[in-house]
Amino acid sequence: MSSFRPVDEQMAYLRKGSVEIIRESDLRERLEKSFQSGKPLRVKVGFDPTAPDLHLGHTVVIRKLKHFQDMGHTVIFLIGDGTGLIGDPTGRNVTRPPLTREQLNANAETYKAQVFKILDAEKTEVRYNTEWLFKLDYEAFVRLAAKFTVSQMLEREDFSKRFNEEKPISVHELLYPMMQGYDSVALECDVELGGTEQKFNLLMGRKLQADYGQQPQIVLTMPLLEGLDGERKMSKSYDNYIGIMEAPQEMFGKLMSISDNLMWRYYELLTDLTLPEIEKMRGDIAAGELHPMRAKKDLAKRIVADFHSLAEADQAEENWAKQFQKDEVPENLEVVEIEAATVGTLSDGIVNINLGKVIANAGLADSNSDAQRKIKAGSLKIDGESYKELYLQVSIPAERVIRVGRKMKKVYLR
RNA sequence: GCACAGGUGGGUGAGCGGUUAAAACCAACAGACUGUAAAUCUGUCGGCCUUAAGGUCUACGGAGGUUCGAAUCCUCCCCUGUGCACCA
Repeated sequence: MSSFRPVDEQMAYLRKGSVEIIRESDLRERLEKSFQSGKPLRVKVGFDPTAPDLHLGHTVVIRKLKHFQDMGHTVIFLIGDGTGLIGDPTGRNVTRPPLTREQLNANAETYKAQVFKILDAEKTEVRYNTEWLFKLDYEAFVRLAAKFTVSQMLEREDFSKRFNEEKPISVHELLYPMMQGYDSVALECDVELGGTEQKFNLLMGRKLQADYGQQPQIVLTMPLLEGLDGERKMSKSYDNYIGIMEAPQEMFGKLMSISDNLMWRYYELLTDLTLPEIEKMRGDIAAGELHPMRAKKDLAKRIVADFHSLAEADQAEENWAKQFQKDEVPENLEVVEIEAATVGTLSDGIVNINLGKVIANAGLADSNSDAQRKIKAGSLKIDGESYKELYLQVSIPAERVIRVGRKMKKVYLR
């Protein structure tokens, strides 16, 4: 008697949102087998701990991993601390700067906390690939490397591109796909998930498993999530991301700033709504029965609630509306204390303050020069009033709500 | 190791003795318009000082040098790419 859901049901659930499954028939076959034997599949996703934070883009794949977990399979969250030493060259046109062990370890720790916002910690196998990579001795390593040819590696577009453009490719970068493939061997994976850009690396796992006498893993790729700009993939280096550790308020604000087109993509990849449900919303908007902003607010709320709580999501929505729709002061506005003497000249309790300095000090602009430019451009509002002068006289202590563009803070002058 | 070609601002990439804080494009930021959308239009886009005319410092791989003056010329060094290497 199997505890698994019927195979057709599993297939439909797992297929949702995926770009490619290699091969779909094999996946079905293995699900059948596991259904009959009661033995769960081993499903892996790997991340290099090359940055301290995960963002929404990463969660697309992690959510899919969650789906497998929901279906009762064994999911493995692999922290690529060994491969992180190399840095995945995928999609890069340059070699990545190497990270120190300390950085990798620190990042790995933060990853665990973050993925368990999505995955069930109890049921997740967390592994580090240094566990087996560091055990490879020289001979094993050389024999492993002997299984690949340079031209096989150059089939990867980013490598061949760099090669053709006469840009550097370090030898250790060629090792990356190989080591990732070896991970699958070490873990005896049935399935490996990854973004579409990972296809080559995922396929290496298949090849290597076959070489080691294992049944090649099924490869399932997920689309790359577009970033806030709606153009390029979400990535820290493009500064178009939403980190999953971000505060509810920030998350909500960023989500509201995406384009309507992108909103549908996010609905598809970042929520559990079914495709028909999403289609219905689109229809309602087209028919004028639903305001696009309402749909976007709901999206933002769902996502914020996933990483925080429903209450915090509601609070975020309310604050957002206050700040941007009603032009009111939101709750819990950050207060910055500034010593009056550092931003102006003082006489008889009246300060002649240089607003540029105030803004820069409060972190609302990058530098004094930047602040002055912004004031000149007319982006400064003091207590809701537009103000274009650089100087302002106030008696201290004073408290004002300063807004520059979309950023807002309360400044306390003493 | 030798020869040749390169190393410019967040990115791509011009400049090749002064008018260059460095074209152009992209990104970014701000303003208008809006639904804080998107698109579009406009402006800004090294730091510091200056109640804003201007001043000053730092910057074109690194260190020196030539020159009144260098991203631009010279020397050395570092880094990248290409070719040469077997068949003597």
